[in-house]
Amino acid sequence: MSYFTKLSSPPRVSPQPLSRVIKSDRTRAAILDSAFEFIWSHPFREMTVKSLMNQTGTGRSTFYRYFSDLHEVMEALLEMLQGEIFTAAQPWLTGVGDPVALMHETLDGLVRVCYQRGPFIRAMSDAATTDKRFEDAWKQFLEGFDDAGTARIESDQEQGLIPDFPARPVATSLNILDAYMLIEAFGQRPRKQQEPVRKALARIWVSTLYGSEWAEHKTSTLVRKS
Amino acid sequence: MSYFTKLSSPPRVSPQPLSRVIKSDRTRAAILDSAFEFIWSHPFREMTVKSLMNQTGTGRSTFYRYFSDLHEVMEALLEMLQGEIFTAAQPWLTGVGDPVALMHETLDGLVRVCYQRGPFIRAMSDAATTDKRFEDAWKQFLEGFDDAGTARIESDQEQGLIPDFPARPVATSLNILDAYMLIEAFGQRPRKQQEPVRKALARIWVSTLYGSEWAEHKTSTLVRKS
DNA sequence: TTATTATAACGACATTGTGTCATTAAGTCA
DNA sequence: TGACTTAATGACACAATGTCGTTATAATAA
Repeated sequence: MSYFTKLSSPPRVSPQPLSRVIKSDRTRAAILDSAFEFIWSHPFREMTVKSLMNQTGTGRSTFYRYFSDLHEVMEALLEMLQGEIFTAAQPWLTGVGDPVALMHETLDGLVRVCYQRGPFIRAMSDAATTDKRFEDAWKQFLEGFDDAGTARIESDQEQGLIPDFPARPVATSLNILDAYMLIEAFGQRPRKQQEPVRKALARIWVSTLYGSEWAEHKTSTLVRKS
Repeated sequence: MSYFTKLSSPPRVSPQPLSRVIKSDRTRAAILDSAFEFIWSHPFREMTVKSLMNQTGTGRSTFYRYFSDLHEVMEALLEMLQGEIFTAAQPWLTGVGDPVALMHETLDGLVRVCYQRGPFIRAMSDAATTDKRFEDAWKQFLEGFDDAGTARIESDQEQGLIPDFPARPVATSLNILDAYMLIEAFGQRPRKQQEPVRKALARIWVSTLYGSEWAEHKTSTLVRKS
């Protein structure tokens, strides 16, 4: 409803046209709001320009003044989501201390965010199959996690916390596991329960990286220096 | 080219209309061939009824005598794929003997089939996002593996080979891992190398189910009775 | 407040794809 | 070959996209 409308006029640092361009910002925000709302209760495949503009009061063709197509709207929404998810994943990706505990912290965060934004993330993943440009954007989003995960694994390998194996394919696999399991579980109402999902993911990540002896625990005696 | 044309006239056991319905079978097969070929070199999103019928010689509207829409074609193709993949997965799902060895056998088979059919499987997964009916068919296909995997895990748990945890969410997770990792790696040319993918998947499956101490080996001393 | 001007919104149009239907053509079998 | 069943066709209605020239409405300066 108001998610984007609230932020409709970003702080303008520019010199002259101080509040000259305000109306357009509000319309743009209205379109994003409309898409946000639409996605909450419909699959992405049912989204049309008409369906979005019906909710904004303005005519359909006005849409094209702000976005070149529906996927460009999704791209704008993805940017919003990106920060939220990446933040949730931080503990294990960059944190210091017991890596098993960090792992649980990260998965807790991811499950929480994805539960809350489920249908939204689902829509992103769906939209990625129908447009080359957005497919690339989505892929790049996922690759960000591959890079960060690979770095963390390699760093832990240097410290002897994780056995020596090629880090990237495992990091990629585990990220794909997260992404699509979370989309599957929370992407459509009724959403599944959080607890079994969290536990399954934790078991797989911990067993694979730190050893199955820690799979039942939320902490370990492994410690990360530096 | 000839994948379906060859099989165009299935052995008819029926009494009277022996070769009465032949022409229609050939056209249907031509459409399936056309779709099969199309998918090999184009993303699913570019497939149109026109693009398929151009390759068959017959006019566009004839398509609707055989299929109600593009997704129904995909459904027919999915059935073909289904057997191939399920067969490849059999060793671990139903086999007897060292489960780690069986696991490797199954993953080898899956990687081989998915490498060969990559763009094809990718198209299935893409098509599942754009049509409710086909989405259900695809989901049911995946659920088949969830059921079989869950059964195998529970059975191994009873024998003490796998620790006691809720089997289904882990089975689901690991299947999602396979499906989307294989699609990601082999779904578009140039396809990635098979070896790193195979190894990453094996590491994750084995560590999670049978313990990370077996992750480096192709066999174990665990044995399955019965 | 009003005039000026930038720009947002509109509606009609061309285009592409879908799915239907009455009609025509072709194939199958006696 | 002729009868007649069934496949193929092309025109049509519909839905959605994206463009463009025109109109209406903001914001600003007098």
